[in-house]
Amino acid sequence: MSHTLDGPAPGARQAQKQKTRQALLDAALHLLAEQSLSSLGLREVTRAVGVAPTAFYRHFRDTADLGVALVEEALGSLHTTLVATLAATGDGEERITAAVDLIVAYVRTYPAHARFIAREQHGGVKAVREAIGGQLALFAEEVAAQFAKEPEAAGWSEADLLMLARMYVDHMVMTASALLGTDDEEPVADRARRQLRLLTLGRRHWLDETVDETVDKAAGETADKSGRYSTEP
Amino acid sequence: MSHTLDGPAPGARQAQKQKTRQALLDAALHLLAEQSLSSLGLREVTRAVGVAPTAFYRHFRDTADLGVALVEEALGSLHTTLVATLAATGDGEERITAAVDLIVAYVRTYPAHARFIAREQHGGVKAVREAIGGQLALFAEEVAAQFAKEPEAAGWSEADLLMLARMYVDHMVMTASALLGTDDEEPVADRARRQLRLLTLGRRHWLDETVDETVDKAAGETADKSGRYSTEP
DNA sequence: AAACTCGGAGAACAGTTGTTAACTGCATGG
DNA sequence: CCATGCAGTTAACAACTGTTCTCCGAGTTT
Repeated sequence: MSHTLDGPAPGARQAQKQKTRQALLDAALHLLAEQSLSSLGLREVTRAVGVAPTAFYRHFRDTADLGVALVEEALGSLHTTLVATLAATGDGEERITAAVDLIVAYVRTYPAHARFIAREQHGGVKAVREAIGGQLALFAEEVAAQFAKEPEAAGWSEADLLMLARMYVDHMVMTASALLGTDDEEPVADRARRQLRLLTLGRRHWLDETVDETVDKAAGETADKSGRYSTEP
Repeated sequence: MSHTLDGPAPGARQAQKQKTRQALLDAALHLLAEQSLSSLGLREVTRAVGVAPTAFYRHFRDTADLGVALVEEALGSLHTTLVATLAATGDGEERITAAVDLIVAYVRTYPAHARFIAREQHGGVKAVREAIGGQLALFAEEVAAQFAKEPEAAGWSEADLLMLARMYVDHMVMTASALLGTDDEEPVADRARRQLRLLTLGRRHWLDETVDETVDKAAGETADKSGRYSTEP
């Protein structure tokens, strides 16, 4: 902050530009609460901000371009948070509550961002769909990489770890979407935790056949061709 | 066409009406391949069919109303098919392949319907969102009811069965969406089957603590407060 | 201090949108 | 056989859209 302001700090112009750019993003996000990106008009956004329609072009080519920028804004900062949460917890109940708490906090803090991601993940704008898909794939890789470091991952193929990680990531998105659709978030969070427990149980018994311990009692009458669950050729 | 139709069957005009109605639904579905429902214009649909814009009002109030009709068309006939598939298979590998095959066949036969459901499940039109949510909740109830009949469901609470069923239903939608995004469906189907195997494993060990058999070896060093997984108060 | 950059404003364009109104023709039920 | 119902048409409306071109004025550079 210094002497308040003795010079027109180099970049005062650029600061104003990013200020209106951010205003455009905010306004768009707000408007997207009740419609999809493919119906979001350029003029609609500029009108909400209070600038001329043509000013839009100084920042984005079209609304699809703005959508891609929103994807980065919504998910970009989440990578470190998610990895840190996983790294700080082991495979157990502690991790389950931490993961669900993370999603609940995110949805509460940035509901518009969460809604945007859930909505446009399968939305009508290809570029945005691919941007979100890329981010989620990245999340899955990071989660899988974290899983690989843990002792429970012994014997797991890389593909199976990635498959498991994708289930966790997809489950997070579904939980976020479910949270947005209700005002009483407790039952939704509870269900999410139980679902994660189911996934954890599945993970723990994924390699059971190789341990040659019990298991055969679980097969019971439905004993069928459930061989090994590996993926490698 | 030939004799076989000597009388103007009572309802000849009504037949024509439902014919154009179906044409509107088909045209809309085709247009929705590359946009969301909230951006689908009334005139756009009538133009594709070749009727006057005002003819639209004879069948639907607005495009949102048309969307609700599309939900019924897309999912209505699937209930019996799904329940029959589950009833014909036991809890095992056989059911997993049958379920995945069902989704693959559906996506291959009605790709536009599948895309519509995946897209508008979280889309910008509230009425359609709720219609899809209702249908999926119904699916989950039906799946849970089928599960309840099976011996593997012994000891399960109703809420836990519903939770499990929801995971299966959500997984089906996710798989359908993944299939639509690729031209090589084999790896996607394979991943879906492995994910279902994980869920099946989780299901089989959900009540393990009460069986007091092994388990403690799985807990190992990360032995934490993973008590019982019940839901009832 | 002059020259330049560039975010934004303004006006105008050709198209499009949803919705209303009055109309036509035909299958229908009396 | 005639009158009614109703799917679909035609015409017109005010409002809105994305995009182009021209211009302004303040920040930046030389």
